Amino acid sequence: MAVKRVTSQDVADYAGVSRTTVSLVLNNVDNIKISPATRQRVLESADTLGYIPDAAAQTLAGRRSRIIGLILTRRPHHIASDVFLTQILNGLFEIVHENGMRLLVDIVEPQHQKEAYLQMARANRIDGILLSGPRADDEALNALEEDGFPAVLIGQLPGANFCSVDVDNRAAARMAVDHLLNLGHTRIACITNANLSYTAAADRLDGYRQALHSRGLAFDPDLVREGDFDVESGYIQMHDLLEKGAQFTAAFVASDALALGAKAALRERGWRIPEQIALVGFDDLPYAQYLDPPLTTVRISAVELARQASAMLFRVMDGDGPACRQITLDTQLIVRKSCGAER
Amino acid sequence: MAVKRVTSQDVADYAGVSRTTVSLVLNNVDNIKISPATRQRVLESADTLGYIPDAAAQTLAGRRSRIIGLILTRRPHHIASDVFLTQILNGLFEIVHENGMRLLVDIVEPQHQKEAYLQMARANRIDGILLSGPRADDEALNALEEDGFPAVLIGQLPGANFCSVDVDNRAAARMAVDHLLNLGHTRIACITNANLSYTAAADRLDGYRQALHSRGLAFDPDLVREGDFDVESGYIQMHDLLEKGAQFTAAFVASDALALGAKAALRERGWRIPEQIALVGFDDLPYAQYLDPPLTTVRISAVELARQASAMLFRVMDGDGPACRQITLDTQLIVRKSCGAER
DNA sequence: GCGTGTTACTAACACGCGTTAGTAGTATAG
DNA sequence: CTATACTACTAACGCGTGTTAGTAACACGC
Repeated sequence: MAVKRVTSQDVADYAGVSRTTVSLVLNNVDNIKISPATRQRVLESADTLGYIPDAAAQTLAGRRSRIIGLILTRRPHHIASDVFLTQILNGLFEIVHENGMRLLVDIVEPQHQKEAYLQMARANRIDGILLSGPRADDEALNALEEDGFPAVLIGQLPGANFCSVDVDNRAAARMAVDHLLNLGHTRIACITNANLSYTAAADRLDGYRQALHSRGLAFDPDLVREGDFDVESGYIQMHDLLEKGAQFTAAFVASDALALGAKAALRERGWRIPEQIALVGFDDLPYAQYLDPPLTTVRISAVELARQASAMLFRVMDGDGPACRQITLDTQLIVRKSCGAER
Repeated sequence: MAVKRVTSQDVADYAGVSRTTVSLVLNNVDNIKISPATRQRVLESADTLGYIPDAAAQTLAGRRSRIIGLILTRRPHHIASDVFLTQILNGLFEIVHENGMRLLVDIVEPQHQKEAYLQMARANRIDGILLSGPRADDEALNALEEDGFPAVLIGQLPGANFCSVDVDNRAAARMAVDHLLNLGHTRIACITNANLSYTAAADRLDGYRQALHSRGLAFDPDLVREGDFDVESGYIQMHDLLEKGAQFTAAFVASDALALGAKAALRERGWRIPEQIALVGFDDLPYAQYLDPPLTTVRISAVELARQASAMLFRVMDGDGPACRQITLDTQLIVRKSCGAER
């Protein structure tokens, strides 16, 4: 059943050297001289014996696990249709693999975050942490900071001086709503992408508000709904807007996923897009351009976001570079048919 | 900076007992008696000192990492819009957390699979492995089996006697195509969900073929295209079908994601769904019902698939239950408007 | 008073590796 | 010919935990 484990001692015996030498050779420790002949012999021995170092032992002795943790702060069912997440994973794997690392993914309910990832950090299970969807009401983050544990936020948390990679959600939302305003719309509904304790959601809503304000338009709470990550919530909230008789000629839905649901609700009631209702989304998910009509949206390169975040994390872990920085990636309004600007 | 680590020795000293006692108390080892007073004292000491066991040391000493690996056999960019994956993750987290485990996610390119997850297994980095998207040309699986390493496939691999959880892709595809045949269609295009070395893709295509055959219809290669996981490939392949002048009145696209892309290609050419072309997808992704028109599709509960797979893996790891079993989950044809059956 | 149990613990080993300090042996300099 | 330096290694410690074998103290029956 369980095959006898091959240890570095076995390799050493087989090659007729000490275990130390085996370790030095296999880890390519420079500044220490090993004769080419010995080196060769060790490598061959390791190969023929099929030696694979024990991860736990390496971690214990070397004080690093070569694993980084990606922590998602959501309710589990919220990720079930989260294409943004898959894009993040895509970008992450690239950089993580380049650095010979592995990825531990975990999700923590907004309630009991403390134990969850703080434990992983303090147990040395991971060398660094990427936190997606930081929330203002998160307490464990402070503990992480006090520990001086390498962490990078995907998203932002004003106040805390964490390393973070993000887009300017506020400005991006303003840009999207400005576009609708420029097209002559004055009554614009808004469905947020999530609960407002998520900073991204709050910022996007604020961008919406600012855009209205800059044109002297009043913020009307009756035109605003709070979404909840998934397609269904987009459908539900748009349905509710229509049900309550809200009057609007355009809608800004702060996530493409929800925009897809909202679109379905509109169509169900017979509204034509963009002729009767103009629609703008957020994220530019891979399927946005294939919707009917193609969705006007704010492009965020989630893949790039992930690349930058992980690259930054590795810099923090190596201890070089400025200890903490905030990176803000560009966004871009992608005009397609759903807003009515393009014919 | 790096806080001084609190070890179990510290707890022992603080409580005035031996390190062994601390270990026995904290791990709730029964069949060994510890006086309530001592137990209490140890627990309090651990609490006040903020003791958190070192994961690597526990793994090394206890010979298990409490981590299971989810391995995806794809090219990284293929997961960028993979909603099926997020559903799997959703289901997985439930069961994995219930069992006090963690999840290491990794993706391996179809080429060099051997090193990738075989290493993780042999390095004892993970206690068990879930393999999504097994391929017929995978060699490392045999090695895993020889090692007797706990593994469960999400999907199937005929020949190998691995534990697996899957749907009957062949029958499900037959059901979908049968539905189109029953509606009177005789020329039905097919776009597979992926390269045919993925068993799921091959099986679904075979189901399509069987359905045609059972009605005495010939299999026409000109009506078939190979997809590649993402929305875009659905668009491209449907575009190609139309470009080449293929004649058909219905299409079976073996993945909702690709169906979304295919739908866009059809609309671009002015084809109306379902009036001129009937469309059936596969997977029943969360957004399928919100498309325009709502997509007729084969429902697979990815969440349930993941639950069953992980539950089975834990059973294998515990060594109880029948060593190896194949579980086949039910599928269901969800009839919506895109096939033209519903008005 | 002796053997047998039971209770409540502990000493000591094992897990497999990284790494530092040190040591023979040989080459080079003065 | 001795002192210094360099090469090519190795012995031994430490990482922090789980676990087995053992021990002192005490109770009990006869």
